[in-house]
Amino acid sequence: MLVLTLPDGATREVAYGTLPRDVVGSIGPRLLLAAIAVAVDGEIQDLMTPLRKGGAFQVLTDKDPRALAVLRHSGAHILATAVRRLRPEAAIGFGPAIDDGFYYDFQVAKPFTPEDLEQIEAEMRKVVAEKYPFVRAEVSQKEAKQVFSDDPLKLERLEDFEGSDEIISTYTDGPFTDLCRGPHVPDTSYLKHFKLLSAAGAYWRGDEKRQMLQRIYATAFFKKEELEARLFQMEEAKKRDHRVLGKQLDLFQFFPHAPGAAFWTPKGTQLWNTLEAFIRERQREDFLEIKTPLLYTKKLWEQSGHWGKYKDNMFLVWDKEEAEQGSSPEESLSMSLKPMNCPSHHLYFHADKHSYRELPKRFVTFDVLHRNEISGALSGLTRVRQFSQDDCHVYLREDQIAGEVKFLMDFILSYYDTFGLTARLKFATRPEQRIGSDELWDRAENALRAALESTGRPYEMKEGDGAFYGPKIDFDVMDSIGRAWQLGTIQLDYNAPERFDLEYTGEDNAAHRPVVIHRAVSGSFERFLAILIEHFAGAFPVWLAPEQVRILPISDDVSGYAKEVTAKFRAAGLRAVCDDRSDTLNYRIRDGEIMKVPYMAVLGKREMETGQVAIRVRGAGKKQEIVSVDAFLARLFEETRTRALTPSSEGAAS
RNA sequence: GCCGACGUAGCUCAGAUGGUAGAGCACCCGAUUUGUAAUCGGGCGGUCGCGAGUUCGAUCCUCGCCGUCGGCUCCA
Repeated sequence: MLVLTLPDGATREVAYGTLPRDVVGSIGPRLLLAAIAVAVDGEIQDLMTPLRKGGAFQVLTDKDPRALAVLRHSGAHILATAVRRLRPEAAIGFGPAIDDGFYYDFQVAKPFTPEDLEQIEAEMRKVVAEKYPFVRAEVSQKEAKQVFSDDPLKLERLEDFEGSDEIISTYTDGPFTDLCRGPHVPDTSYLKHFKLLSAAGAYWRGDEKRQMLQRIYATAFFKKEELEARLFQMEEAKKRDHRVLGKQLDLFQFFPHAPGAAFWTPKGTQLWNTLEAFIRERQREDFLEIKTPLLYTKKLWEQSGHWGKYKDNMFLVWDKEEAEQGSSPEESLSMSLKPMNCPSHHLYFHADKHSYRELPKRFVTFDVLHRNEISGALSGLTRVRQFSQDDCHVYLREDQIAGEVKFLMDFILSYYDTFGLTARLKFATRPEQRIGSDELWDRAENALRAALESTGRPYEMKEGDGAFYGPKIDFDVMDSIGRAWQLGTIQLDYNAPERFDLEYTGEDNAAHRPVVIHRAVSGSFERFLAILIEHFAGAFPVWLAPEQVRILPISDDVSGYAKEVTAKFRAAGLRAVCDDRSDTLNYRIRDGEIMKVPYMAVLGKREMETGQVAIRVRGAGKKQEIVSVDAFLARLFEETRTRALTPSSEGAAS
């Protein structure tokens, strides 16, 4: 007998193997109608899987977020059911629920077209209407092989069970049977609000050496409004897309002549420079900025380990002299554009004798870096081949690690704070591909973790996700589309000091190895700007806005005055533009709103006489403020100086 | 890199079973001098991504290339 404890504290004894639906039904028939699945000691199972252990028994209805994953997983089966009806020859891969929906992978002769998706979606609605129960069966390995004898992908999956005592189960909804551990909703009619979203290729088992399957992505919800909200949100996200806004606001462009490398327009360059000036200012006190070469001989990369581990991602450069000395074409590619700044910094640190008193020593560099990303990975400003980092390397004594990590964390978090961004911390440990001994890794991981814990901030673990030279703390920031971007990073490195023979002279007058910390705040300027564009929906706070104020004379009579006012703002260091085009005021205001200029100042005869301006705040409509020119100037100046998050980007998103 | 979709004027997009293309906006000119999200009229503007093939004829069909976009385990 199994003992189940209900949420109200009551207990029930049921026989081993009882179906949850019988238990739920005995609690109440209405509850059975609302039940999607149950949780036993927090473990989700469906209503048709026999109970094998007792514990806290909870019924999940559509209000429970855990039930949504069950619905979506069933959605994947319904998708496969429909595809199998339309294309009986399709072999079926995996079809899990994912964070915001579900997908299913198929092996088909012809990839799916958008029209196919419509047809499949219509077929799914039929399957839903036919209301097939999900029937669970538990089978032996041999029986399973029988059932899936014509499906090579499932047979391969079955091999994983060889020698395992895991229960093999199948689920059948009408004509379709899938190898599946569940859980599932009771029948296909539960899938009411769903939409197929896209089709794309996906390697079988994520392995690029294996065949490519065709994946269909979809999403589903219990409530119609939730599905509609999701689709609306996807539309809104498109409008905020930095690639769309970058064009609309004239910030940057790409040319086929330089894939993965952006051209920054005058406005975009202004934005970039503002950001760079900001971080320079922040780093003025405690950091030393240096500029280093972009191109190096392979000797440096051999020393750093990049030549062995990272060569595929580097842009190699042909050396004429090497070729003339008879080296092969391959060997003559003996130089490389730098993909990272670290080796340059180490080289420079190594060049001088350092006292323990100088440490920690922090070098920062904003140079251009190149990484040869595969063409399919390129995407807007977020995945590029040429970019710049606010890259810092700290050289310090081992006893300074805790203090330095705290210093850097505070620095990074307060930086994000300026933009109204919040970050989550992740601690990443040694990856499979790495350099350095296990002892060194033990020391590095322990030291970094201790430093992280001493700050008392919450963090998540990312096992095996460290850099090839050391463990790291990553700072993930969420953007408006809900994507988490890894921006900042603090990486501990015991290997580089060895490879570059770095030393400092200790109090004891003997040579010691320093430790290196790699630190980036923005990740890359390109990607950070992309995130800022999406975060603010292009409606930048006044301190960041390429154009801070647009001054609009109502008629030619006052354009002279408007120009004077503009000059005054510019003399104060503000980015002001006078729009005295002969178009109507309405036209010019519309243009300013579309370009998301934070403030417009309208000048007419009244204002000229009183030395005032009529301010229009971005997104606030015709609600205007009449203030003196000097007061307005002081306000803009102050908002810029304090890097205020004003004016709000509310209402400027569309 | 791989799978798929896409590439028409500066931008957003129409278009023809293969007979060399259109709109709006932007831009230029003229009129209008405007009080808070598009004044009116006129004009300029395209080797229909690039290259080859099929054809009397290709922007449309075929092949190759370039680029952009969606994706390429959140494991039955």
